Amino acid sequence: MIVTIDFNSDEAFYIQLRNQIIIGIACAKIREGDNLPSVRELAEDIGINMHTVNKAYTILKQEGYVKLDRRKGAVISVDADKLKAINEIMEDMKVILAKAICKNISCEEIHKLVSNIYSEYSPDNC
Amino acid sequence: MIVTIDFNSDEAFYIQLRNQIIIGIACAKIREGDNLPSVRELAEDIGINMHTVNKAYTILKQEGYVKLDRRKGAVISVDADKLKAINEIMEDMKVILAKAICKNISCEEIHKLVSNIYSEYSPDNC
DNA sequence: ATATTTGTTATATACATACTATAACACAAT
DNA sequence: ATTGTGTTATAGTATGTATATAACAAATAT
Repeated sequence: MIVTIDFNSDEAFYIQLRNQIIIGIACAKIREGDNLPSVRELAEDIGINMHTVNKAYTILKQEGYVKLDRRKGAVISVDADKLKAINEIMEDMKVILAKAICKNISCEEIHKLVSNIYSEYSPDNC
Repeated sequence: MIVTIDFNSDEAFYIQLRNQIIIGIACAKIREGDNLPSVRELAEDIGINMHTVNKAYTILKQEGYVKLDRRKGAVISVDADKLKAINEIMEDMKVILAKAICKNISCEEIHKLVSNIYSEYSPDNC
């Protein structure tokens, strides 16, 4: 599991971290029970401040992807509150799909796109 | 076409505006050639500053949803650069679908969700 | 026992972004 | 001439992001 920061991106560091870790879990590069590097270690590795990593971990905890343990550090533990997740995803999707409709992208095209991304995330492919 | 601001949201006002206008176009509540209220008028209506509305309009122009005309104001004009739009949507989708996979939401469930939102945006339903 | 490593909390600083407030400008319509 | 467009400029405040140091409590390792 390699995490990198794009220092030129307009996306906040802690958001970049959060996203990459979520993608890592989706790809099964990191699995239930695995632990992430400590905030200090990861911060050192990628060259950013400890508090920025801590912010990412805290958000991942709030969103139900990890549990923070004083002994082991941050441990992957996905709470599968599916209903809550679906509602959140629906909200995110609304704006994206409105954009798609404006740009004349059909529902079928989105279906294909979704399927492609799903298979990209298959453990075989990453 | 009614635009409202959630003053308690953590989303920036100009992003809220942008999103609502994109959704308005998707729903055909506002159509190609229609013009949005002037920055001053809309700002007055919803109780925010002129420059914030201007920022939303400028972004909508950059993203290819409106053209700004000194005479008519902001006129809906969607440039359908489909390829560019698809690439952008793919990027947005990657994180959302990673999230979905983590939360055990299947590809089929996402397909249904997408179809539902598409039909919600049908002019009949809004 | 002591030292080390965890997450956690506190304070302070620097910088960028978001929002507001006034003001003025160029251009077109009335 | 006056009014209404978008546009630009400047300034101020508030919030968010990222950094730097420092310290704490709890668990582990030596």
